[in-house]
Amino acid sequence: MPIITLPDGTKKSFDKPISTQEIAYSIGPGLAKVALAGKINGSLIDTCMKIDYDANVTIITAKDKEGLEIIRHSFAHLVGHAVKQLFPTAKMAIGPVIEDGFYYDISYEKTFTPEDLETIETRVNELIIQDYDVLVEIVSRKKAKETFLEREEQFKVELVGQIPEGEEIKLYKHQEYIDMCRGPHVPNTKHLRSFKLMKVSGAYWRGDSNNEMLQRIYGTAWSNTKDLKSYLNRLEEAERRDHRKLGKSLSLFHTQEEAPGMIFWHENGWSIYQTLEQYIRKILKDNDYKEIKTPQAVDRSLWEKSGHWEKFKDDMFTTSSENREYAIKPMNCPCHVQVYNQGLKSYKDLPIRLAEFGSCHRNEPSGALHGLMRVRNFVQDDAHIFCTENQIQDEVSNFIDLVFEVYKSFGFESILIKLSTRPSKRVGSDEIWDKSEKALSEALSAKGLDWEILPGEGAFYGPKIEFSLKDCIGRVWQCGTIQVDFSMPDRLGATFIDEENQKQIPVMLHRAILGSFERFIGILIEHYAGKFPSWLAPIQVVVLGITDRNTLACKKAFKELSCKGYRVKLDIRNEKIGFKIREHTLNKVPYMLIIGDKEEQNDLVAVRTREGKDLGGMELDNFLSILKKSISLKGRVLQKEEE
RNA sequence: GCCCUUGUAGCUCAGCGGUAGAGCACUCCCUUGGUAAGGGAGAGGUCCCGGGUUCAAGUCCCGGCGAGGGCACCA
Repeated sequence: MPIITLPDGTKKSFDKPISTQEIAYSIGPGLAKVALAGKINGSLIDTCMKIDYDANVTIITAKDKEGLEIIRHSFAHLVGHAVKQLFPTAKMAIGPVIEDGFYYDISYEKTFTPEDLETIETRVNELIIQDYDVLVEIVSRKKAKETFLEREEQFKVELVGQIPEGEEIKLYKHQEYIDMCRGPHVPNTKHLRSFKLMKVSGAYWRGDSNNEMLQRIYGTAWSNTKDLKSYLNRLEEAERRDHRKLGKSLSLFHTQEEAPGMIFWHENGWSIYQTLEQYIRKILKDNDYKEIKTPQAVDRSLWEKSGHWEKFKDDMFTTSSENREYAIKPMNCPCHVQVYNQGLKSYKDLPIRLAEFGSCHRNEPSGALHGLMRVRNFVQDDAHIFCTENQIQDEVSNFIDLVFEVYKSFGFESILIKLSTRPSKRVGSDEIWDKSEKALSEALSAKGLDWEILPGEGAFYGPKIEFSLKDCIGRVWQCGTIQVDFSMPDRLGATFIDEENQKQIPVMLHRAILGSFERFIGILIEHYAGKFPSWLAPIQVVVLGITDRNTLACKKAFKELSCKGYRVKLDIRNEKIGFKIREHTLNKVPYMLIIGDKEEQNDLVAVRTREGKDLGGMELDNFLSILKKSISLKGRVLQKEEE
């Protein structure tokens, strides 16, 4: 007879097999009402499932993370229920839980319109208020298959066939609708109240572009209305941070039809770009990199040797002249090897670190383009380290430190680290891959960092560590990277002379800290919501006059700041001070210096921040020390200080 | 590349078969005003491009291009 141990250590013994529902009731009727599932010795089961053995049991409710996931999963089934009632010939594929919600992939002869989505949402609402019980049944593989064959759900039939032998198959009944799921699910639709269908889009069956494209209905779901509302608010807030919106309103850059995926940088955006580039240049110099510059278009033969032509021919822009074919460089590495190859290299010269702010073009699929984040022309803070095998570990380790040092300057808190291993399409022997992957994972381990392994996601020439950052709505973008490459130096004939006077092939490490300037600036815009720290702000200070009488004093202050190298603007327009303040606040200029008769008489400036804080009147020198300090902080603590 | 949505003034958007609209920005005039919008007047549009339907097309249909959201891709 089961003895149940609760999370607080209490033991309860029962004289017959017992369900989570009953255990919950024995603790209190209130708990029984909100129980969504049971966690039995660590695994989740439906509240109705009986157990007849001793176990540690936790009652899962909507307050638990698992509870919320169950709610989301059950909502996916509900969408299935509603869709099948409204569109009986629709074929249901898969309906998993994702961050903030769920989706369901469906095949249907007509495309779902936004109006259809509303109809489905209405039907879901009609269904949930019926407070019907969700029933679960464990069935045999045969029964599951028959059920779905009979219902002409070919995707489900295919899924049944893929469930490993011995695994339990559960069917969940939502009235007449039957779905298959690992579960658990909520016992009754009364637990399902706060959701919203968000959008419909296309998605390939099993994620393979050779397969049929299904229609994916996305929904968000929460355990209560308050959470739903705050999620929707968060989305609105995110929209305000969108780098494309801010890029336009702050006049940072634009794009236009004639150059899809390529950026027209405006004065303001270019100022940020330049500040970043100078910063990185300093970092590179301090870390013993040599900056070089290589050609934009290179003869096809080099790309054939490097292996790019074979693998990425269609993704490169090409051009020709006098019967020769050229590719606009998609990467800098083959050119860097050419620079390395000039002159004999000794083991004493290694490591050699060649850096380039290289402009690359890649003909990305049109559907992949996205603002500054995914473009066809971008500039990397690229470098290649030529070293011996023994030097790999140190170089990788030092690079990881460098990335963290740089990212700290921007105040990034969550940096996702991933290790991508050998893909199926690759060059180089398995021994080499073993060695490369080991070098990277050991460097990460030595730092005690958390990372995720992405099997098969490496570059064709070697494995890579990726440092990724998130945009305003949580999409993850790879920025920094370091990749080990044992192949390209060989293909392109790079060598060095070792201690025994033998020719050896160096290892090449491809690495970038920011990744591309375009993407990194996109991330920065969203990270700061356009309120760049003084270090990066295109305009750091505006000098505002109250009336025409103050023009000379304003010009004097402006000139002094400008001569000292600060990015200053002068606003002596015939407008009221409130009007000017509003405008520069909206333009997110960190500091406004206001000069009226009062200030002019005492040789002061009145300082106001874009946060609306009045720092009062002070001598220009005092303001300068505030400004200097603010700039020297880079992006480190500025946000916290200001908010 | 694939699916859906979408493209009107510099910007944000309304109009959805019957003579192109608003707010902000812009130009000019008045106003010299102390910490987030002072007042008035004016100018501004091949309604993305190309076909078609119609007496009549920003408006409906087809094709192209771009953008947005996904999927696939991402050296």
